[in-house]
Amino acid sequence: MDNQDLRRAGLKVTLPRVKILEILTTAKEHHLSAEDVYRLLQESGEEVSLATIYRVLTQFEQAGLVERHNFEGAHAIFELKPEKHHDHLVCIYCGKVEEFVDDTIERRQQKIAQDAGYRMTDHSLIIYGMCVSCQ
Amino acid sequence: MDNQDLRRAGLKVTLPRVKILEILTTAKEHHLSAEDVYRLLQESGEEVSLATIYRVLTQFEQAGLVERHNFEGAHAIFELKPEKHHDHLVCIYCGKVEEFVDDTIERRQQKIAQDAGYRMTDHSLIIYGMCVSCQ
DNA sequence: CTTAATGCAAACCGTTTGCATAGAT
DNA sequence: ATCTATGCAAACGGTTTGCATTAAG
Repeated sequence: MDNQDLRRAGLKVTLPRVKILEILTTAKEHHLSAEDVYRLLQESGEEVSLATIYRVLTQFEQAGLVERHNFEGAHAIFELKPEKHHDHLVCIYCGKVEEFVDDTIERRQQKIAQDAGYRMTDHSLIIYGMCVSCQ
Repeated sequence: MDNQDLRRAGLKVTLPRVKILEILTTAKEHHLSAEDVYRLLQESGEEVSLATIYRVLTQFEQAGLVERHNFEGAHAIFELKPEKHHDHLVCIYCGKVEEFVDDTIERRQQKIAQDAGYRMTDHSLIIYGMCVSCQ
């Protein structure tokens, strides 16, 4: 995920965009809120305004580079778009996010949408619970 | 779902609470935003402030009478807590919400949480798509 | 009579936007 | 030189809250 991806997406290669992409690529936790990105950038010595972070993340989303999730709570969570789709396990105590894939569920979903006459465009499956370390 | 349920939940039986419960019980569409409830109440000749609607819906949620959903978009959607759990199909064009149940998926979810060492407290599965009439 | 519930208006918080300036090509 | 991206601060929309008033038990 580099500057080429930006150009390919029709986006000028600007410092904020490069830095944000860098954070998304390299941060330990790769499920981040806009604020998280803002804070991480600051910590790495870059000053990018929140407004720009929101704008850039939205552009990245539209360009298909990033996914936006609406987990519980107020703020959105962003992650680099993974090559293979996955769903999420979210710890309601510490907020940790884990990923999983389940083909059976994927297939059932397709079938459910189909049976209901829907053309499925997307889906969101989130399992909430208490993670090992929080129990 | 009546005044007894309110008492049982430890809530005083007030006019706003009774009316809101009534809307939730009788409205054709039973997936409603706070604004929807507000509007429906007005149409039925009752004047209840939005602040109260939010407070009451939150109390109902805590009392286990109501479920709150975070579908796409800004505002929350509320529905009377169904006796049997179900998930949702949401039309991204008209906003229509349909319900479904799939035991296979339910079982897989349990297993996934278990395998990850999570104690599952809840889950949310939303299929987004275009409904029959919007296609 | 006591305590909790309501309405109002202001606060809140995450997110978006208008506008003047800075930066990429 | 042109045109887009950025920062700032103000606006926004859904939701929450403090406080004085009203209603339930």
